[in-house]
Amino acid sequence: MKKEILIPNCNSCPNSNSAICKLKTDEKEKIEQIKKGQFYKKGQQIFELGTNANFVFCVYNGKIKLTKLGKEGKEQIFRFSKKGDLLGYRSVLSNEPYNASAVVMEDSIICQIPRDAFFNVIESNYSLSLDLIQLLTKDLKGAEQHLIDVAQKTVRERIAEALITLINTFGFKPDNKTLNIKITRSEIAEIASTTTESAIRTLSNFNNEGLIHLDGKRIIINDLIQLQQNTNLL
Amino acid sequence: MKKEILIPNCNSCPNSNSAICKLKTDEKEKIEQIKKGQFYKKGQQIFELGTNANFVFCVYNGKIKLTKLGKEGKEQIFRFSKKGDLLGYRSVLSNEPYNASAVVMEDSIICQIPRDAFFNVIESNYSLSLDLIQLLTKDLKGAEQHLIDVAQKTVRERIAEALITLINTFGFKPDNKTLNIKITRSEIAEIASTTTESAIRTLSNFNNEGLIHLDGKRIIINDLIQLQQNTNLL
DNA sequence: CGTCAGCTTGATTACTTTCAATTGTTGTGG
DNA sequence: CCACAACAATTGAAAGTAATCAAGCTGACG
Repeated sequence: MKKEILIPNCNSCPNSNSAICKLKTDEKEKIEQIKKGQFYKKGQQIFELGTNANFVFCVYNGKIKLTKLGKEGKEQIFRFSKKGDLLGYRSVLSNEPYNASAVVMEDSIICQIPRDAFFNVIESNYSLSLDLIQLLTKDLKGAEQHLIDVAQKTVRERIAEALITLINTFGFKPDNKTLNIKITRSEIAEIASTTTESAIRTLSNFNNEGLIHLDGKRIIINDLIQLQQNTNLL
Repeated sequence: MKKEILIPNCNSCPNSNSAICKLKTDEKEKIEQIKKGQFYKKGQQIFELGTNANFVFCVYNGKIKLTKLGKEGKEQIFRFSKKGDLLGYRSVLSNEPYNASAVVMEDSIICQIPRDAFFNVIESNYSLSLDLIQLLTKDLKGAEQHLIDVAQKTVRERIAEALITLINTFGFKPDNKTLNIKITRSEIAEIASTTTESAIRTLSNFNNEGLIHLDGKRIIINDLIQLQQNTNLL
């Protein structure tokens, strides 16, 4: 209960990038009245693949991975969410169960918006539905590119690309070179669709070649340019 | 010019599945006034990746593949369109260049709807934008599933899956067992993200095992159940 | 009926996974 | 605070899968 008090009101939310943030004051007020903020600990699940999509989630802060199980229980990470992102809206919009599981990578605070309230706002707001369409097209484009990458690139290229994705999503720590996300080797493997061992070997190569520096779980990017060249962008 | 006369008016179009078809009569009339039908020969390109998205296309009839070039000019087929499908709406909606190339696999008749007219109808029609959102979410779901498939399945599983996709998309000829699409081995390889040789070898295995029967370009499905089991669905 | 594109097969090579064994790290309860 | 348990990272060796390379075949079409 006390945790919820930490969440600012939508109208004074410091995030500005989410589709919700762009709403008019009175529409935000509608959502404000009914939304609930919640604290999630690292490793906690926000929602699970296959369950009913009753809420849209708006990330106040934190880091989230979206995963799906493949064959033999092998996980695949296919997207991340962070501060200001909207989560689960796709399933809510299409009236289907959640299509993935969302798991918190670092402690997060996330607001839940009940599906009805969400629809309510869409119905009266043409520009929100356009915004959502934009989000969807962006995700779709990303997914298709990712598909081609996995299909045609080597493990080395995919690991380089996973690192670039992490940089683009979570950025650096204040030192401007340490990746600002705590992530395991096997999670990196799950982004690049390879095995943990191959991920380790490849990272180790990058390390030996001086492109990155590995210090336990900390990943320091020494040579972003070289790294990008290794992704073999089209 | 004469070709265009072949295209029925939107209000009497026999297709019923497209988002356009579901519009009200007067909205269809608006589109009818401005749309243009065109005939495309096998192999012809409807639009090309990277060019301006000025039209939404509505497939009156025919079969289309959506492709993207990967590294070293290797093509990847990532979706098909057929009778009644909408094409290119995603790029139009998000105001971006086409994100893929669309190529006609068998002679087709396709209507072009100028982008402004399309937006015009969306703006006045909340339910169309919801329909489009549904389409997008469906495509996105498909793309994500495809990603996991490519990432985690063997070539054999992927080829089986490609066949299933072809069946689901284009169905059978009247004999109820011959695949109703003319497709090359290398195109099948491009669906399954593998090489032509591997595709051939795998098809040949299925043939020897009696799951399918290859007769030149004709692909006859003998044992759909077995084939489905070979896809190793999750 | 010749040509060109598509199809097929075999042999070799390269890349990645798998398996196994070991070391390192972290969080927890006594 | 230590010790232990559980999890994470690392490395080497072997096995497997699929890509590549090379060559010959087949069939459709002008």
